[in-house]
Amino acid sequence: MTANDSLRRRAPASAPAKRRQAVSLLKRSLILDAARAVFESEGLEGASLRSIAKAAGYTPAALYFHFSSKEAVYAALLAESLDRLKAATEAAAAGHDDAAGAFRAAGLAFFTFYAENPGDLDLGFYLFRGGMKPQGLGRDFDPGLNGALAATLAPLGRAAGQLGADEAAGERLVAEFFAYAVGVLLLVHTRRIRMFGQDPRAMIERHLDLAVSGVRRVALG
Amino acid sequence: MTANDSLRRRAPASAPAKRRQAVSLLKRSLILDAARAVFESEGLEGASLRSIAKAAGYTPAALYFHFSSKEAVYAALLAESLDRLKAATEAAAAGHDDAAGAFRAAGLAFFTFYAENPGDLDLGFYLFRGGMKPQGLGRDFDPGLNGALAATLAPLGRAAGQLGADEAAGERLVAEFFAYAVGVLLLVHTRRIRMFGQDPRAMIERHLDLAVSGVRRVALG
DNA sequence: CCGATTTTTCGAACGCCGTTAGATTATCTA
DNA sequence: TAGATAATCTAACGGCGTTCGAAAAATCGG
Repeated sequence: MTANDSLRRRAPASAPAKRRQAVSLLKRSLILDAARAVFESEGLEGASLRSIAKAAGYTPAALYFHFSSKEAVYAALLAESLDRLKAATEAAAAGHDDAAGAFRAAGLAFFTFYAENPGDLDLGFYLFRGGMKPQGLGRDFDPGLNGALAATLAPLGRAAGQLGADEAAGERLVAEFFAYAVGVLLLVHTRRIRMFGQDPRAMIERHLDLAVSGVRRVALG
Repeated sequence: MTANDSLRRRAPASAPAKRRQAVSLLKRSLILDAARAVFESEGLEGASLRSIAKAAGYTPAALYFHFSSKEAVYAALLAESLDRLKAATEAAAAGHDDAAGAFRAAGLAFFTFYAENPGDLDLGFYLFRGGMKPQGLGRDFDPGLNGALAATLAPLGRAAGQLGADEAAGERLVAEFFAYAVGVLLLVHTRRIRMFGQDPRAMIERHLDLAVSGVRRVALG
């Protein structure tokens, strides 16, 4: 049981108790900051729980008071990353009052977020694909993270609906975009994109344009 | 220096020397068989060089006579996997004399190969994305493996050309397909596809159909 | 067939890793 | 201030990939 588990289930929370909780959450977030710093300098693969602990000024074992595992540290970072991504896609869609523009903008924002923040992409791939061992997130993921991921794509689904797509078609459009974006990003991420001499952003934009015009063709007859 | 390195650079190769080389290659492939068996029973993530060695009847250190690293073992398996995949896409394309049919068949064969052989997909993702540490394949891949990967897609490029696409358009079509297939396969692989309620094979077929009709539209006017 | 040489394997260790158990210190409560 | 609880530490476990140097097995020249 980690610190915040126990804090969460403490009932009335007197004023000093609240203060204690705040301190604990602060320490938790300082550990996450240290982890981010280690990721930045060593890369996600080169990071270890021990290196994160050292960067945070802790002994390795101390991290287990705040997180139940190394994976939980990563999951917390991913959750925060997905929140930022959701904000980006929401903001992009909000900047357009035409559905087609909103769809394209949200999709492009999704791609751009990861193109410009390879660290977040690392994190996403790491947990998203089951890179981690036993009963980890990999094999059945965290429902909350799954939901957070879906939320980042919600603006696309909404825009598809406004474009005239029914629910099934909207889901299909979102799935197609997501799969394609993941593929392109993986190619970029692994430097394999140069095998094909393509501009990844142009690939994404083309996909979005085709998706929009495809919906229009169906919706308008 | 591994065994086959040294054998390769031995000059005239007398008859007994050839025999020695053959024996060495056999041992090498027995180790690879053991690795495959371990992957099958433990999964690629659960496998360790030590477990592979044990399965092959070796001490861990002995593997370093035949392979320069664990990664080299994986790379050898991936090379063989890519050869089989290439055979699959080539055969699929060869079964059609119309370019559209060949393009679709090769693409579908690519997808089907990995859908039906998740172990090969594991391997591909593992080395393809830089899952491995230091100066490994991950960060700059093996040129041979890169070429072998490209070769698996060659039938698609050829068919695109026969469809009337110029070279740039052909490369773009191949890149688009590959990115999309990778994305869909990753979704399947990580069981994330059910988030979207889509049939992955249908997604691929739809993409291939749209790609073909897109080329046709351009080529025919 | 034997001794020398080379190829192949092993035993032991190194320095990492994530994680756990139990003792220990800091912090708050009463 | 005494006791409880929260937070951290020390030490260890078993595992990992890898390396080193010695042993064993196979091969070769005489």
